[in-house]
Amino acid sequence: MNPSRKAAPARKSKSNRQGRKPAISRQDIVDAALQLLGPHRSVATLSLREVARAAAIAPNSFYRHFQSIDELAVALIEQAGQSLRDLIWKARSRVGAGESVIRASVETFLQQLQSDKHYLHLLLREGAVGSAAFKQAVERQLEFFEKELQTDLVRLAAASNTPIHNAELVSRAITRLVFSMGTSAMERPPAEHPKLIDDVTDMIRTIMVGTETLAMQNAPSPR
Amino acid sequence: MNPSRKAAPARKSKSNRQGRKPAISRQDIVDAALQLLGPHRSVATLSLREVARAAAIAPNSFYRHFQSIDELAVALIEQAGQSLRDLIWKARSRVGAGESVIRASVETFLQQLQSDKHYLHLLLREGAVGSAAFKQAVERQLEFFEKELQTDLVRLAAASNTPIHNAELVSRAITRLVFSMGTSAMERPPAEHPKLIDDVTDMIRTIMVGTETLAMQNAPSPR
DNA sequence: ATACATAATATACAGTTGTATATTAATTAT
DNA sequence: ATAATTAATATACAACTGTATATTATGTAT
Repeated sequence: MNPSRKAAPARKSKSNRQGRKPAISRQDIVDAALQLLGPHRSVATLSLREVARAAAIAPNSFYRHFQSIDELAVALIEQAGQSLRDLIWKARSRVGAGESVIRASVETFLQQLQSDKHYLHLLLREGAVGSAAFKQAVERQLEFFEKELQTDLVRLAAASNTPIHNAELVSRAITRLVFSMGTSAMERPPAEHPKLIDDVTDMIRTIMVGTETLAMQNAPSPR
Repeated sequence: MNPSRKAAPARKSKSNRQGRKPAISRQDIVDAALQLLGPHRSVATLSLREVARAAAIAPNSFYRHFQSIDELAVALIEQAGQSLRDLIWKARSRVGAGESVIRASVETFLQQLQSDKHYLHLLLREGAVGSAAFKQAVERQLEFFEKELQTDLVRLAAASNTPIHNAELVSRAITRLVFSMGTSAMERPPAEHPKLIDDVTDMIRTIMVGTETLAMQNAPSPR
């Protein structure tokens, strides 16, 4: 399963173009909004006029690209989720033999807090405020993470011959945990991040040991 | 350790009162704000004027009781946290012999989603948006939950003679998990809540088994 | 060259917000 | 009764918001 960077479908792909050439793209607006956001600014506080200002367009021009601020917010979340999953995928695929996949993933994930792109802040913070559409978008991204983690867990379990009890729940628990701890980390000085990575890794290991133990109890055939 | 309902310190307790009698109390404003909130309305979207309107006072009168909207938000969070912890404490203390403390706690917690008081929504949703003071207030409430859970876990472990590996991390993990899953539950129809309670209970059990196994590995004296 | 279609802007408006200032009302101390 | 002190309101203002309408610019097809 590769990172699947499918380009977002163009808004209106009239092949027979006619009329004025767009001076600005949907993506340009997304980028402008992204610059406004950050550790101390949440999507919910973005105003249409402000984004338009940042993108150097007239307020009304915004409507040519998005129906509403909400549609922009969804686009932001989707881009953030996509980018982060790509990133983790790359990190995992280059993890060496002796190293821990868990630790590598957690590390690359939380390292993004320092990044100047604010994808992680975006995804962590906005969990549950905003319109229904927006909240669903966030939830959708979370589920993507969960699914990818699940296939990874199953693969790992098969490789190392350690069973797993209820892989779906386990991957969901881990994902939620990482996101929740990441949210806390956001508000703390970077000096505390290493300790936090240790903690999260330890939590995940506890879950892994638990699921393994439970699986062995339920199907104790030593084969 | 009892529920510790300490009354919030009065704003200005001039013993030598003089002047006009307050027509409205801090708490009245908190109550008015609470009515505005709910499953689909977050603290971040409250405006001073709106709250004043709901409390039937002039906008400026608000300042007599709170320095800013932010101070009100913090008060809201604190009241929500306090109430919920009281509630869980009561639920736990009346759990019978054969029943599961874990399950009872999770159940009473998530049942609050149906309550007409919106404490749980408040606490679940607002995790990471808002001012620094506000976010710290939320984090503080989370830590209260963690601490109470930790003492509970330690007590339970001693009683049932099952060891615990790193009780602090375990209680933190469980707390975060419950809150995160609760946030998701908020957006889903009540019909799915039982299944959700099962899931969360299962997750927690996995963690408990994990911590137990780890503890036994580290100190395998069979005494 | 002309018509047409599209993108972007200009102007405008009504609504809301936070807050500064001034005024009135109610209560207590003297 | 009068002064003092506090609570609450009234009025006002500048900033900002989303959006409706009209106009201008810029490209393509004929």
